[in-house]
Amino acid sequence: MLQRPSSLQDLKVLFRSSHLCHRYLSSNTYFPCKPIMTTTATRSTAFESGCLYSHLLHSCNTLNSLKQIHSSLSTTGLIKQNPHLSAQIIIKYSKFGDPGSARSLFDVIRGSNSFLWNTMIRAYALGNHSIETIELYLLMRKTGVGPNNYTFPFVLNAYASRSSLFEGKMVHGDVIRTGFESDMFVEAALVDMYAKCGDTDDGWRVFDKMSKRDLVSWTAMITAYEQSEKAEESLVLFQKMQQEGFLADSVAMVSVASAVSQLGDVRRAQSVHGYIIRNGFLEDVFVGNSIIAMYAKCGNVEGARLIFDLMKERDGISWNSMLSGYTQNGQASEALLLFDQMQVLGVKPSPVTALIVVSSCAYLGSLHLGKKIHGFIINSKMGVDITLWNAIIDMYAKCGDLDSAIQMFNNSPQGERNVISWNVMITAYGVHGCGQEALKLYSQMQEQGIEPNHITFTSILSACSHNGLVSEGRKIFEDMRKLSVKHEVKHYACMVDMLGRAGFLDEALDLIMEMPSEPSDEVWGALLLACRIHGKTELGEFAAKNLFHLEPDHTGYYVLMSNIYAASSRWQDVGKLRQDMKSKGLKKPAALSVIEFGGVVHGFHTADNSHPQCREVYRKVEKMVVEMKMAGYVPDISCVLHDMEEEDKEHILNYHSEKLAVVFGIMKIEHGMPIQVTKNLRICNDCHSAFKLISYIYQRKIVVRDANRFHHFEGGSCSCKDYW
DNA sequence: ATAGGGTTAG
Repeated sequence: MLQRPSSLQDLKVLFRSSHLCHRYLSSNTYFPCKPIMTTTATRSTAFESGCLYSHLLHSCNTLNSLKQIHSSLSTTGLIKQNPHLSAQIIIKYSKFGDPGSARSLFDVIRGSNSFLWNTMIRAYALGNHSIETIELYLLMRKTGVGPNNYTFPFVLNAYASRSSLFEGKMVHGDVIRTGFESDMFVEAALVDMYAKCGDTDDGWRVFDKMSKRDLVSWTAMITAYEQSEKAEESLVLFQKMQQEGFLADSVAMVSVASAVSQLGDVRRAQSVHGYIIRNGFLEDVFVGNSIIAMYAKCGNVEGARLIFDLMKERDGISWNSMLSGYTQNGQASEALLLFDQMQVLGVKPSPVTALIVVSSCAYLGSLHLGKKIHGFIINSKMGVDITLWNAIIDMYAKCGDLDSAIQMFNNSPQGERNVISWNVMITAYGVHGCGQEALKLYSQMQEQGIEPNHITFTSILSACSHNGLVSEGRKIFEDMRKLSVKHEVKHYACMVDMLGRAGFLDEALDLIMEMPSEPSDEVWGALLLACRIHGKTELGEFAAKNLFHLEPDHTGYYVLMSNIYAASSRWQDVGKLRQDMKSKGLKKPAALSVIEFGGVVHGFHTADNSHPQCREVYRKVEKMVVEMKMAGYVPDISCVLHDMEEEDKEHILNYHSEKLAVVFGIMKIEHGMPIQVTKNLRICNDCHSAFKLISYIYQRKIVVRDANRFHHFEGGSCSCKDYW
């Protein structure tokens, strides 16, 4: 039996130990329920008892014990007397994820005291239950309980999170009517609400009127501009804030770093980095993460990696930011290396991580790695949502494994398949030469009630384009009007590409002239490509003129035009274009073909001497050419767009990067396995006919992913049906 | 007694 403490002081000392609290309560000797309320010493005992419960609540750490304390308190009647205790319970319930119990208690004790209402609203806000927060606020108003400066920030937050501008403005009205419009907390919440609802102008009006601002209100406005992609304004405001004598904190720096990311300005990135170092904010994980993203978006991945390596503490976002930084900068293989390191260190990848890594594999076109990562995803039992699922379909398609893509598409989780899934699959069929299947999918999705969106139309139109389905494409372009999907520039580009490839150059040109907006470089580029295919020098010059005006530094267009000149032996014009490029410092991208073997990526340039086994490969090429010639192969020297002797032309054809890679594959990869090559440019005509023959003579499946599409060579023909 | 501003992927 415990001694009854003789004074309040003793009681408090005793209560410091939660362990004793429990015993004290359960002994039930000195605080029997009823006597408390009836003794003459009621007030002081009630107070003592309140202290006891308060301490108990403080140290309570399970939902069950909380419920016990709650019911014990209910019988004492204390719960109605002491709003402080009730508030503690309400908040605890919410922290344990049981806002329902909090609400039941609240409904029993609520009166006209704003404090309890605020507490309940806070409890909802704690668990991000914005609907309930809003409902309670409306009830509060209906009941006639006055909201105050503590109420509004919660309510505004709730509307902000739902982007409900109209309702948010109503609350703004309530703020003015109740006279809290000059409260700094309320004002900051208003700025933030307007920002999150996309109305920076009204946010600015509130901010501008503030008589006193602190760091939080400045940050709210800086973030508002940053989030609505007004990075310049955001940075100007940051400057002003400093002039007013405020030193930024880590929260402010995150927004500033994001603003710089949007601008992609390396010099400003460095100055932000400097500011952060000087003020020691790098300790903050949030700051580190946003600096990684900032450097990555400014094209300085090395800088990003430096920060990543220096960080004392990393969370999932740090890894994801670094991984996606590599991917954004075309360094997908670095991303995959980092992903390996992540596993070595035992860091658990999230579904977002998986999404980034899967898209890296798609970018690289590495089926080997893609399969490995898919296996990893399955084994890790992480939640695979439809976004990740779609990314995996896309990865298989881009890695040349159309069958796996189809299988994934057909098995997509029940009821979750969305418009993106269909778009991905339609694109996949399109680039793999299955135009009819793409069309079938396009009508199937509509039968199933999925509305095609603007991306669906780029997918299906480019599928028509790749497969020469002109009349179908024209019809679909018309369909868009019926389905009230706007014709965007990219759709025109697809149409011009489709018509142009098929030889309807006049119709393509007419379409360009009819465009409601200015034709983009993609549109003219599609026309230029068509001119290259069909040898239309003059029209090509016209397209090129527009292109050189729109994109003076785009190497690809110079190369295309110079190829057109070369095809008609206008070597002088070729020379002139080369001169132009040289004076602009533009270089023709070197052809590169890669093939995976033994877990290593082998790359070949044209007439490459750098590969350790190049001599062997060259010997094999020459031997194969002899065999192919016996089977009727005639080298297509029109593919050599240099002014040289015919014999040299034939010679150089043998050393095209894709031939070297494919022959390397034939030498190394066991018979029966497909040979998969990825080339950074379009496959050349001669290589294309050579591969058809090789697939027949040597009975090998060859898959080439070029800059535009896939070519599956098998039994003497290609999936593109020679239309590409 | 209770409150306002933050990073990645798409």
